[in-house]
Amino acid sequence: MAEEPQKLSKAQRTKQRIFESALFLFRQKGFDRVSIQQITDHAGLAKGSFYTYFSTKSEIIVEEFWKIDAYYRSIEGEVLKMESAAQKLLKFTELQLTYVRDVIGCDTLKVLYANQVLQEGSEKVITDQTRFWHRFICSIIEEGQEKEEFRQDKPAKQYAIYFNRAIRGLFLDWNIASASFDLVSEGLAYCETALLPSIVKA
Amino acid sequence: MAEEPQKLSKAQRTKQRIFESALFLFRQKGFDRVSIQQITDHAGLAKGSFYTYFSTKSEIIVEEFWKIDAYYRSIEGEVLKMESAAQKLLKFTELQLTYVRDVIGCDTLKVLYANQVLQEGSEKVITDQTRFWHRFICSIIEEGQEKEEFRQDKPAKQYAIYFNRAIRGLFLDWNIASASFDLVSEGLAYCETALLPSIVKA
DNA sequence: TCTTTTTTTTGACCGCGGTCAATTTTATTA
DNA sequence: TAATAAAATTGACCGCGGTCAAAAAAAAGA
Repeated sequence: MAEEPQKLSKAQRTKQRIFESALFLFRQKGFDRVSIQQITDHAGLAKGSFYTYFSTKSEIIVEEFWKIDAYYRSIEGEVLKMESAAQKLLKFTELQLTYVRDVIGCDTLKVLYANQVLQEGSEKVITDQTRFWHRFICSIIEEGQEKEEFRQDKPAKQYAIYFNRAIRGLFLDWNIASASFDLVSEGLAYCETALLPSIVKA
Repeated sequence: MAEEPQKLSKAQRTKQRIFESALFLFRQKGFDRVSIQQITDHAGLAKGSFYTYFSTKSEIIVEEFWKIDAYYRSIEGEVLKMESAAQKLLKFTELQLTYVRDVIGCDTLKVLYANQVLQEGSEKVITDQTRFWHRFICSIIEEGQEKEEFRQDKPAKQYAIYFNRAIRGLFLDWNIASASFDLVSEGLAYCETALLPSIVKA
């Protein structure tokens, strides 16, 4: 019982060391300019040990993305303050886009997207429907349907999938353009003009 | 004058040989399982020669994507047969999705998308607004606006960008899901439910 | 406690992508 | 045609990602 967390902790701390060394070096030199050898050197391990904990360099980025739900949880209150469901969706999107632009950044997002497309085994962190932010959007749409503010042609879950998919299109374009347009202002216009009118009742 | 095409042709034919060897081997073994050494071996050249014509393996896939406009030109007539502008957009989308699903395939599309995201220098073949298919969609939307079938809140060009962006979101999801849903039927439902209502006049 | 089993760590090894100075081939000019 | 300039081709070379059998460390069982 008591040794379970202890048993793991030795290995877990090694993993943590690799993880932190990697993030430190990524920030310092950029993802592409950091080799796995450099990560393990910095962590005081042999290169082979990296592969006990991660199957590829980009998995470290993926790992970090699982933690983002914490941010979305922290903004839940601010989003729910808004009047209409449409405004809630817009507010959520604004905060999401701002966070990605200012905290995550384009280079990291590129690595994530490339990983999700290419790595067959990798967990699908950006399309996973069990994540908080997906369920949150789903509940906003549900509420909008109940209030008869939103269309009811399809279940809320379906609209949520479509909405997130279209937002991924935006992130993709931002990646491809190497952040040469402003994610937040462009994204809000896109959302208002091309996404919301399909959900909001005519 | 007469030697211009001749001067290029020697080198051009070498490039062509590399290009065809690559595509042949990709089809035979899959993109990932083909090395540049194997490509140049098959073409009867040294490895270094590959880099005279392509800067990376995935550029061969990009190169092929510039040719797809020919397909879109070939379906122009069939699309324009449709009554309304909305139906034209749907028809175009149906044909596009079918082509990507049946001719291009998911593995190749993955390579293209990863390339477009990661390779800074690479030409942006999937977001280029001068390409025929983009101009085609733009003209359909213009027509819809003129007929007062579509909203006129934004210029047709803007709607075209948004529409294509949302479709890229679909392709991205298809990549991430490794083609585990049907691109055509899922894509048409997405288009009808989540994209068209934002363009069509209320 | 000592022995056995399991987990973690290691670093030599392999083939690959990509570079580049040197060489060969092709084009140009006089 | 011969001399010169430019372009294409070569393959040795480097560091990297990734593998794996062997060694070391930790855990479990007696």
